[in-house]
Amino acid sequence: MISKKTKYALKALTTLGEEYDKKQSILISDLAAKDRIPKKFLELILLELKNNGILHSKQGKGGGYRLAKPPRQIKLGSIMRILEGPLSPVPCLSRTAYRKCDDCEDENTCSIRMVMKDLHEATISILDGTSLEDMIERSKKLQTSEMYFI
Amino acid sequence: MISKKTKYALKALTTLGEEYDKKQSILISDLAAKDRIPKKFLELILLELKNNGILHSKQGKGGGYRLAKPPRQIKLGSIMRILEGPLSPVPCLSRTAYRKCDDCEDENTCSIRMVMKDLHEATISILDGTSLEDMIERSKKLQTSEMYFI
DNA sequence: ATAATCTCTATTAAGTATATAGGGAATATA
DNA sequence: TATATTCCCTATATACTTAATAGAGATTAT
Repeated sequence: MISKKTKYALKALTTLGEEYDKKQSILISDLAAKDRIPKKFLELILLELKNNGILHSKQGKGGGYRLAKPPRQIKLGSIMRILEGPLSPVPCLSRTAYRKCDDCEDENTCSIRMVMKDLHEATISILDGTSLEDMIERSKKLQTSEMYFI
Repeated sequence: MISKKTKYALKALTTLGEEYDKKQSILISDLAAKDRIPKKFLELILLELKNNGILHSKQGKGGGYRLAKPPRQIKLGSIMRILEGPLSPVPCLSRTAYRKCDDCEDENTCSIRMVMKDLHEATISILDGTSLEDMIERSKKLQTSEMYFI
């Protein structure tokens, strides 16, 4: 299960992505209000995303947050790595944060590792293959089709 | 990342799977010693797997644990659902433990849900598509090829 | 009757998740 | 340059989860 933190982040980033073309900053308070996220908690999340190159911010009057790059270039994989740690189910498979499993004798014949490798690769291909824009587009399409449906 | 609990379980189940054809029970102590798992902790894990139909046990002298069915019929998905909870990244996608997300307005247009659905389906297809036997076989093959290689 | 073995509940310690609090630093603008 | 606005940063609190240990109870073979 993904954490609330990640879910909050994805919601806020979606909102920021929808407004990206307007080239304006958005206030933490506004994001928190719109997406019903505890404001102080969201502050921490956005700060972390900023420190990892996903967001830009400006302080002072007229300040706020905006995406550091177009939504097309922000992959869900990078967001989740920042907020949830490595996507890998076992440390010995992670490329961004490799660690030997303390109990493992031989990585090359570890059967757990082999299955987890399949899972890991599937996960990576989906999460690094989907951008914020993809996510926003898919949702818009469904909203439109639901309009006609009702 | 998978928990130690799950990793311990997979190791013990692998050992039990390798011995399945001998139709003998194996002692918790032996499993713990062979796979270097804290014995008391392993007790709890095996008990849980037993209570969920994965293992059979017998008490008293000559007792121990064995698989409740052939390794071919035990899927990694069922093991992980027991030990880690639902495979679904969000509760609103789980078929075995569905729950509405507390913050969600409309499941049908939730963009987070849509991406997570892809991830969920990939996960299910790998974990429910791989049996204990598959895992054991793959590892054996690699061990053999490594013998020639060295 | 006894020893062997699993069963079950409780407890503990450390770590993680989900917040909240409050002062500090930067910026626009009057 | 004073002020209001807004993000920045560190600390703290609480609840929950993970990993492990403890010990008495129940079952079984001999």
